Formats: sequence, structure tokens, C-alpha cells
Amino acid sequence: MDRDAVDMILEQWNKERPDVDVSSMGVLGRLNRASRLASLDVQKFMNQFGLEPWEFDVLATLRRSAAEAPLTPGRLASLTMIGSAAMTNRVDRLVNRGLVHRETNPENRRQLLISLTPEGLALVDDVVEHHVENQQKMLDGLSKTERTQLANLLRKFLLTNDDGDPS
Amino acid sequence: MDRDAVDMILEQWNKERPDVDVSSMGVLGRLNRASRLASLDVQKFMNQFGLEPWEFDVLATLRRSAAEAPLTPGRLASLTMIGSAAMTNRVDRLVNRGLVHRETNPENRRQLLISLTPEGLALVDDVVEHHVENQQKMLDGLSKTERTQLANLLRKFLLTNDDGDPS
DNA sequence: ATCAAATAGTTCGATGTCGAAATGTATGGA
DNA sequence: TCCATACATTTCGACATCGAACTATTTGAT
Repeated sequence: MDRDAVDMILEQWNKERPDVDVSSMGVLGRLNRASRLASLDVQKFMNQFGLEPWEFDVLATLRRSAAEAPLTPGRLASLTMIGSAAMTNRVDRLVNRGLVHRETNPENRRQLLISLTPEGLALVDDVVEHHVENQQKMLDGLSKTERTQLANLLRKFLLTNDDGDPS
Repeated sequence: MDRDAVDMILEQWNKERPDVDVSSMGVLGRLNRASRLASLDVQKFMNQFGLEPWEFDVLATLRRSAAEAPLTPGRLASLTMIGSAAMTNRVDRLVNRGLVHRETNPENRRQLLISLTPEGLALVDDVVEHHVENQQKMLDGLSKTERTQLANLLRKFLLTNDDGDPS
């Protein structure tokens, strides 16, 4: 097994602070780097479709939630892990691009209902197919078994750190 | 094994788009969520010490690189995975807080040399000990074996996605 | 020795996020 | 019914980042 950037970092710490057990960084440092690397790749990929990752994030959330759609901005915000203020901004821009529709809920005039326009639906349905292909390329270095192991370990980490189902 | 938020998402996709193989999201979606979750935890933790995560990031990079220190802003930027413009800003603030020192390299007046002040050194040496303890808490749900497996799988992902040693 | 190209850092304008305050709407108890 | 409280969203100001343009310094080819 080859050495990566985090191996270097751990070695440096062990040399400078041999009294500190930095093994946790071997996991969390790699988690951080891997996520950043993957995000950069997604960014490049989405840009080829004229999309920012946050745009796809919202459109995909709406698309896959079709059964419970339309969603409110607040629910969209919690599903995409951002604040409600940021979601106001995102929805504004997506409405301007004609990809989503915003209307006040007649049953509760405090909330808005956000739904995909036909254009937004067609776009996300197209992009998601290429997106998962691109993701598969990133995972090419891992065998099918290893991917499953990785997913299971990450699930365990998530479950023990309060990332339950937000229904 | 319990279900997490990503299991829900995959199920929704399989219902709405059974023609698309979204299994890659099982890995990369969790990678993303796990990293965000961990970052939020680190943020809370660092704030208790009056530090922002980016501040600790720079101080820790300088500390563990003692053997090759002082570092230039450019090298610091690449080690912390941000642009050089952002590093100008970070160093500015750290100089203002009296945690790092900035001087032009007499051997090459294009570059600056950044080094920890005694205050910066004392601070990072203190915080890093508590930081790894806090990280260990996040990993409590995983056995020692599982942590090693996770680190190894992430290393493999990193190595196959161009995250080599940036020396 | 000169000057074009390369390198290092900073400045600038734009972007996206956040938390806190503000606005508007609904609910439930007196 | 009234009004305090809760809830949903938006507005506001602050902040950190980015890429591109800019300044200063060094290098290397002629």
C-alpha cells in the first residue's frame, strides 16, 4: 500500500509531538481530504452542464422527493444541510433560471412550496445519470467489496454522530 | 445495522429512477455528510478555545512542519488546500493576533517566511492535545479495527484520485 | 548586460454562506 | 376575542473563499 499525504502529516506529528496520539487524524484527516477532492471533481463535472453543485443539490433533492413534493424552503434547507437564509438565495436564483417554481401554500400562508418546472425536471433527470457515472469513475480504484465496506463504515460513523433520518 | 439519512436518499432514488444505479452515492454521499458533520464538531470545539478552524489549520501546519519551517504563504496555501489569495488574508489576521510572524526571505525577496511566535507555538501545542481527544470521541463508535479499515479505504480512494504527497 | 518569461504575493470584485434581527402568519390559552 | 408565543421566511451585515488582474522580484536565454 502506497503512502498518501496524510501519512506524511502523521509522521511529522509523531516526530514533533511523540507524546500525542494523533491516530484519529489518520481517519478524520483523510475523511476531510477525500470529501474536498470529491467535491472539486463534482464541481468540475457540474460546470460542464452549466450548473453549480448547489444548484444540482437543490434540484436533485426536489426530484428524488417527488413522493412528498413540493417541499418548503425550510425542509429543503435541512435536507441540504444549509441555513434557511442561504436557501432563500438559492431558490431566488433557481426561479430566475426557470428551473423551479415558488408559490405560497394556501393552507398555511407562512410557508412556500417549491417544485421543479418541466425544464428543471428534464435537466436534473438528464444530469443525474451522468453524475452517477462520473462518481463511479472516482470509485474505480476500489473493488465492489471495498466500496460496500467503506459505505458501511461511514454509515456507522454517521449513526454514532447524530446524523439520523431527518423526516 | 441501522439506517441512516443516505439509506433514505438511495431508496427515494430507486423508487423515482429505478433505471439509474445510484450506489455510488452510498459511498460519496456519506463521505460528504461525514465530513460536514466532523467539521461542524471541530468548529464547535475550536470556538471553545477562541479559534476558528482555519486558524488552527495554519498553526498546526506550521507546528508539525517544524523541520522544514519557516514556510512560505504559497506552500502553506497548498498544504491547507486553499488559494494563495485566501492565505494572504489568513496570515494577515494571524499576524494581527500575534500568533505568527511574517518576514521577507532575504535570500529571495519574492517570498515571505511565516513562523509561529512563542504565543502561537504555546497555543497550538496546547490545543492539539485536546483536539485529538475530541476527535477520538467522534470515532468512539468504531472499533480499533474498523478505524484502521476506514483509514485504509480512504487512503486508497485518495491515492487513486490524485492526492499524492505535495512535497 | 538585457529583457522576456516565470514565480510569489497582494488586491479587487464577485460569490455563497452564516447568525441575528425583522416581517408576516398561525395557534392556543385566558 | 385577544394576545403572547411559535413558526416560516426574508433581509441585513459580516466573513472567507475564489479567480483574475496587478506588482515586485528572480531567472535564463541571447
